[in-house]
Amino acid sequence: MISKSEKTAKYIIEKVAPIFNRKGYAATSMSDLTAATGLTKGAIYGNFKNKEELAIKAFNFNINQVLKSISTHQNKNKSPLQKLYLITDFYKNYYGFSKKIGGCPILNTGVNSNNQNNKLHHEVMLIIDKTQSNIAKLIDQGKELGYINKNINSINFARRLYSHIQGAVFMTYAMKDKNYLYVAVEEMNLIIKNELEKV
Amino acid sequence: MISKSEKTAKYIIEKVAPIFNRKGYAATSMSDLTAATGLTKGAIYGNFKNKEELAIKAFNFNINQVLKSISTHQNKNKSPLQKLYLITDFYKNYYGFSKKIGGCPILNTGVNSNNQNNKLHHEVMLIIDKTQSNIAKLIDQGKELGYINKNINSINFARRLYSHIQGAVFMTYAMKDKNYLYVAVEEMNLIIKNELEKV
DNA sequence: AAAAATTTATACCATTTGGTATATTTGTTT
DNA sequence: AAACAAATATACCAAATGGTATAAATTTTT
Repeated sequence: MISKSEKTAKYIIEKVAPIFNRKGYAATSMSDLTAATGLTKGAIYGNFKNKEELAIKAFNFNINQVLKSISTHQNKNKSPLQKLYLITDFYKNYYGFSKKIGGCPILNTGVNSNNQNNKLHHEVMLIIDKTQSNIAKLIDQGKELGYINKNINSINFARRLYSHIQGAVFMTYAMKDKNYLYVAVEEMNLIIKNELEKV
Repeated sequence: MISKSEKTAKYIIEKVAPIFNRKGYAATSMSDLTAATGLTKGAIYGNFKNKEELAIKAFNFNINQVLKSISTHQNKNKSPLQKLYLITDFYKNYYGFSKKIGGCPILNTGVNSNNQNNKLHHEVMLIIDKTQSNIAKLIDQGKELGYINKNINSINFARRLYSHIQGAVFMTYAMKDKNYLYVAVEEMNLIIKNELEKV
């Protein structure tokens, strides 16, 4: 049974998540949050311990939006190798997608929380770690099924892929130019083809 | 003749620059600045119109620190191609170097000022543009001297190089792991060798 | 429907925010 | 050294900050 407060808590997180994402933890004020939700501080503090707890839940909400969307995109194909290509393909539209949620939560929170909010930054590190592991697992599966070269280091390749894409995400936002993402995706696809795929 | 206030203005910028870099514009308070300088608000507002003007000058100070250091590093060789390699080489130690000034000013200000402070964000775009142009010019020089393939698009290559490196800078900071930078530099060196260098 | 428990709004708290007017100190000319 | 100018410190401002005690309203349980 879903209680009233569980519903409002969820509602608050949804409304507040893009603001934390766009402005960052420190620059987001309680009045930003009451304005966005139409609720009072009493309601917010009744559902969350403090601003920090809410920020962390908002970050995880944002991340789940991204992960869910990637996951859906990946379901278009069952082959591990093709799933890899679907990851890079997902990032072709990442600028438009992530703008709707206030930007890339990994990039924004990764930078904003660094040396500022340890709990938030820890969450970022966990998500990056998890994402890289998932990419590495895909590569491992591709190896086992005989599609991918066995002499490639899965986790190292995953880190390279993630780093490359994330650089393009930053550049796309910093320069407001999707082309950085397009180019990086094509480059990554080529690298996957040349380094991973068995001939 | 250098006046007293010019000296204090410079002193303030030096002391304040790493703080703006680390915390970002919004999260940096005037009391942070008085604490860092040992001066009062009267002194600071006597030398700068407001917090924003100071933030912009601090950003440009940080950027100049980076550009000067790259420039010095580049002077180790006169060949345009070797100067390119010296750029990537510079980023091998960029984590240690940039930590001293409060992080990577392009990354930090690029993210923090986005949709938050237009003037600051404009400065970031200018610097990225300028840096990419400089890389492109090096490539053009390399072409003229016969070291670099003429059928390569200089500015596009510069954008790829910058994006790639900046991704590694982000990952290095987000994960507190220099290896992202090492790997990206080696990867970029290989790309320069394979795509740019004439055989 | 009444009672109990939960959730939300109101009104407040001390502290801090960016910024300024003015007094005081410091440096520069004469 | 006196007069003047420039730079800094002090004391203040209204507004906003995150957070809380309590009252009012709303759910939930009996």
